Amino acid sequence: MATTKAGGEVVTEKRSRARRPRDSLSREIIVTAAETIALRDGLERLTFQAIGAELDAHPTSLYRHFRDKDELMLALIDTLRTRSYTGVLVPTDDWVADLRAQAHLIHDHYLRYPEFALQRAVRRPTDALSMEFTLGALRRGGFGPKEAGLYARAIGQLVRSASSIQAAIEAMPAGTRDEDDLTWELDRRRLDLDEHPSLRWVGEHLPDVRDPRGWEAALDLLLDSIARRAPGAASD
Amino acid sequence: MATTKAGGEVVTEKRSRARRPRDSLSREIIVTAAETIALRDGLERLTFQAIGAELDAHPTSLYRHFRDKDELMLALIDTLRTRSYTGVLVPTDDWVADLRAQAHLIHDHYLRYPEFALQRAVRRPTDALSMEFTLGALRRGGFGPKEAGLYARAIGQLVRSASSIQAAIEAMPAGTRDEDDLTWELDRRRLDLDEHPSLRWVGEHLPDVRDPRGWEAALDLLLDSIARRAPGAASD
DNA sequence: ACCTGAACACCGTTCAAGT
DNA sequence: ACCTGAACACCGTTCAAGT
Repeated sequence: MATTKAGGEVVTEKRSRARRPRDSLSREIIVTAAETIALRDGLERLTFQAIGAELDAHPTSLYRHFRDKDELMLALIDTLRTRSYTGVLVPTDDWVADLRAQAHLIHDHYLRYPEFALQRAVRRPTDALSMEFTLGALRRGGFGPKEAGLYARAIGQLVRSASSIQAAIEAMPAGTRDEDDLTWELDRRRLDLDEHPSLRWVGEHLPDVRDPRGWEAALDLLLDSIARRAPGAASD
Repeated sequence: MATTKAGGEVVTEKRSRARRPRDSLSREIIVTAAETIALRDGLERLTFQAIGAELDAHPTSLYRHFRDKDELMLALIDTLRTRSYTGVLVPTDDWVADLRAQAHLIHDHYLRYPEFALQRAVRRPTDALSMEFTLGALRRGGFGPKEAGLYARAIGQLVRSASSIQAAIEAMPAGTRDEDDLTWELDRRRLDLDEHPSLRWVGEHLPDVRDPRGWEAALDLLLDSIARRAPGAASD
């Protein structure tokens, strides 16, 4: 309700039983409405009834365009990904920098839509585009297909999944997140006195799970190893 | 269901209207029942009514022992983790091997309970135990608190999250997984002919997302980098 | 052919009532 | 104090009926 619309479109808010015009629904229109709701109200509010309300349509009318909710979710994920990924990355003459840039792009995408982090989204069409870029960079690094394939998967594992975890924490309801923080703090204070010497030893130098330095360190370490193994790399 | 109470007292078999004895319920008993259901029927079948049926108790009686479902889920996750992690790892004189062993332990745990992979489970009590071990290994590697903290987080990011993704795929309903496989194959065949030269180039050398070699490669690369940076490591 | 309405089989959760 | 029963406010989904 009370949706602020950019543009001239006006939503007359009413309990209207007005029948929707024929053929006024489409996959694209539905996905757009789904995106609006997901970003405005959160993913757990994205229901067929909410989309119906947003479109002034009956919730069950969506079943003519999507087999079930899963199909709609995948369509939405693909839409967002395509928007974030296409045409942004261009190969340079520094293949390591390219890999790093791509990692950050994907990471940023997850953090922009953190609620989608826990959604299944592998083997989707956009995956092919990402993989093509990664493989291209490794190829320019001088690797053969075998190493390139392996390292591309290794990078993918780290980037996509580390981003997922971080985004998932971000997507948690603030209350739950703080509660976890508290639990952690309490436990840590208690454990320090017992037999957790290394936890005390590291003290404040252990970055928070939400601290991006953890993820950046992992990426650096991984890329360092790969760069070192590139054919023609300086042996030190 | 519809027991016809045609006059007088009814002795017909009834679906367990037997009242549960007082104090016969506890958090532990409930968590055990929850584990049974989760492992037998899958996580999506783990509902309060299912637990109630398993225990011959009324679904709402669980609310006396758990504030809500989230609290029950966390209790279950903690139980499984504690069982997998405690007392298994012992430090050796090879700190890199220790880190690798721990990574595999955590990875195995996720793959044993793949359905829990997508559940929030950071900053739980068992995290402190894992972190203590990781930090201990890095400390024996000669790192100071600052590097140890950073690298511990880096490893954690990779291990936990890569395992999550892999387990998540494993936890998908077989139908959905195969459907994704199909989509991927179709796209790949089509894309190969277009402008995805590197995907064609890598051919069959790109491991499947489910192939454990991707994750193992990532782990090796990360540990290599860390070992190389250890104070006193051979410069090549 | 497309959209609607009513209905079904579930959820988690609350709360007054039983014992 | 602990367990139960009924009820509430939701879900996704099916299907016959309207237009």
